[in-house]
Amino acid sequence: MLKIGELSKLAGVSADALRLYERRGLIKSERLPNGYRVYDPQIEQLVQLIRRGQRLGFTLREMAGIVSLLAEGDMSADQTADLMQEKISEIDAKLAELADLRKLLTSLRTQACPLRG
Amino acid sequence: MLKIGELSKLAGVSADALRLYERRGLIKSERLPNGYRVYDPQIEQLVQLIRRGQRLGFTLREMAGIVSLLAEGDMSADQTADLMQEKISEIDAKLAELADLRKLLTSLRTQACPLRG
DNA sequence: ATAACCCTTGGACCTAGGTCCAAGGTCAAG
DNA sequence: CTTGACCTTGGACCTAGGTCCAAGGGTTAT
Repeated sequence: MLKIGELSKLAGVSADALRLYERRGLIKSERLPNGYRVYDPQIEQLVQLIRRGQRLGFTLREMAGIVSLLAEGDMSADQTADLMQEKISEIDAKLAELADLRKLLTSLRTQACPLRG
Repeated sequence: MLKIGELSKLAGVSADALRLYERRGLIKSERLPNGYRVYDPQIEQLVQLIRRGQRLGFTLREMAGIVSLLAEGDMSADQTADLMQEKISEIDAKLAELADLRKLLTSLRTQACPLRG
């Protein structure tokens, strides 16, 4: 079990940010008798997932949704699988938009620009 | 030439947001003798581009960088082409991360979850 | 027991990206 | 010449996602 400073260093995220994620319901901690937060080492992966999502334009609220899906044990339950599929579809939409944006920039890289002005 | 309310409706962006984009240097306007802003109809495409970028996790500052590249006439100039390539690389990195995230969610959709807890 | 370093909470403050006035100018219609 | 729909600026305020104290307690070593 890691204390918050240890998790902070491992995950490359400030302790303040970790406490914020907890208040927003993205991660959980247990407490030592003295009140200190402690975390399962696995949680580092979860924190990395949250950061990745943020870099890709998902809000903490959205990532909380994804994370809660991951926290459900029975992925095969129809409802949960449906929600997961919904998140995957959102990602596919982003992938498509990003590909479009890339195409636009690529096509402009070596030619005259239609938005010049 | 469109007044701000017209552009706002066409582009689906509030007039307040358009004025903000102008202050941040993403778009430009000319002024009528009475002080009203007017825009070339082409600017709607630019505004759409900005919104698309934002949805994908680019900040206004980042989009200002991309937009200024688009505004350069000579895309084939080495420096400009280099900068454009840099933006394309950033997009490729996002595409890869997004694909990873999708894969993770897909693999979890119908199986036990390693982050359960 | 004192230093040094970790942890707690609460609250102030920050940037980004907006929204929402208020006070006032412009303009077309009746 | 007033009404209504538009436009201007400035400033207050909002959420998100943090950072940065301050005040205090815990732990360890000396």
